[in-house]
Amino acid sequence: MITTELNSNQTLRDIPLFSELSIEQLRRISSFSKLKSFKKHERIFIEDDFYLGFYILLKGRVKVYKSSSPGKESVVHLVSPFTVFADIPLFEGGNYPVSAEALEECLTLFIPKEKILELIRTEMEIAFKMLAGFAKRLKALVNQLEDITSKEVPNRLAKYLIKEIKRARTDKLSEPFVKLSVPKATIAAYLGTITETLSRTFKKLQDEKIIRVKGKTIFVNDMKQLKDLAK
Amino acid sequence: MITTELNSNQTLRDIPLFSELSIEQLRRISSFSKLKSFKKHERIFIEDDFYLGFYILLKGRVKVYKSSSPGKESVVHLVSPFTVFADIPLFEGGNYPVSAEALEECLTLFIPKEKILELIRTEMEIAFKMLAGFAKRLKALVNQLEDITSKEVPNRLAKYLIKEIKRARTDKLSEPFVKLSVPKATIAAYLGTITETLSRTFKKLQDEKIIRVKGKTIFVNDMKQLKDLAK
DNA sequence: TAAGGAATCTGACTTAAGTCAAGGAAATCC
DNA sequence: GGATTTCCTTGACTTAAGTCAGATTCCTTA
Repeated sequence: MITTELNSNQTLRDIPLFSELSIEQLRRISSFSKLKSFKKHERIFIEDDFYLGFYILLKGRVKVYKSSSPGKESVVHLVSPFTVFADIPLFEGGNYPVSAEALEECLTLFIPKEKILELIRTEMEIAFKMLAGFAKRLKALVNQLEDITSKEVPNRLAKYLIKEIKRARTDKLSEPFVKLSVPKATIAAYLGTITETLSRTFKKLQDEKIIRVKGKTIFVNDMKQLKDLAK
Repeated sequence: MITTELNSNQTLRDIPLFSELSIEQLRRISSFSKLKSFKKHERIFIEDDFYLGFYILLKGRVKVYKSSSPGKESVVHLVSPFTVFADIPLFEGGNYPVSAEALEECLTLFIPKEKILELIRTEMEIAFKMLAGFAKRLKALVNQLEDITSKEVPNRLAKYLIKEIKRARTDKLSEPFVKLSVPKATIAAYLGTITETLSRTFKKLQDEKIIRVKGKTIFVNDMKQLKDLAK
């Protein structure tokens, strides 16, 4: 892991959490934040580590997970750029409740606990933004929970693919596609299943002519059917 | 549903969310809050209803759920007294994302959206309390998600029973017990399974001499084994 | 207290998805 | 650029838990 000073305020402006702040406030945040970059597979923090602060992902992909029995892990969150992670203990106290690992070369902004709490006290706007962020994630988690308990693997995979295709912004093309930026084992753990089952489900959807799988790239042949599966 | 005026500030002090406030602030909250009581099986709100505000449960038990296919519902939250529910849309916008139903005779405090938002703007302490509340629930949901994906029904049931026994404060007795305050069908939906499977699991734990089931009351014969199952 | 309905249980059966074991394809590293 | 590790796929098998149908038991409410 490499730590560097932050020198541009422009990046901070792109982060929804900070988008409403004045130049002066952004300077203040810059002054106590640190850029940290992580190599592929590098661990950012591990469950039960002493809590020092939270992160904002600037580049790359991060998996946030809990490891139950050794070898088995459930992926709680697949973090994309400009998203905050590990902010829960900020208000709850305690150590990191989950682990996080860089899935590829990653750049993050680290925000130390005490400094940001101080800032939040004076800056109502940030508190509201964080409340909104928490609310959004609570909603997402409730949905994920509902999906896992009430839907089967093909349905969950369909939903995941649609989300990824939206992110890739190819959803308006005649043949939408995504290059999966996450290993299939991780997708499986995120969908509450295992690699073998995921592999078979990809094949099933392909046999049904809904998608076409070419290595890590998935092409959608029949968006209507995929959407039906997802809902 | 019956609505009445709130006249005592004492109740408000018992609610963790408001515990730090001054008499003056509590008066203000009283002035715009309404006591609402609900009969058994009465619906408090339904998914997609226009969002008016949130509730604090004062007495009884409430289930918060999502209904996917008709008849099938996944229970997201089993609310106990002095807990806030339906506060997510306060900061996220949109309608109620879930439904809520009184499982027995219930008394709630209803807090209208606009008024409380106003108050939060002036009262930093409430914002922090809400952040802490959200953080706690996020943690709980992450745990629930992990349990459902990585553990089997007997393990989940064991965990649920231990939690309920703690709430009943009989956990220090030589034979801890709980009277289930929630129908078994609801417990099943909360644990991500169905009544038949739950029934068989109760029987299995009984055959293994871990618990003894007498109608709605569960006695624990072997707390050690139950705890082992739960972790 | 009898009757009706809801909640719960039980049995027989089916099925989605997990386990185990092995082979193949990619990516990564000297 | 070939070797080694990591990732992904496939097949045969097992199993936890779901489905369906029917039987009990437990509550109400008249």
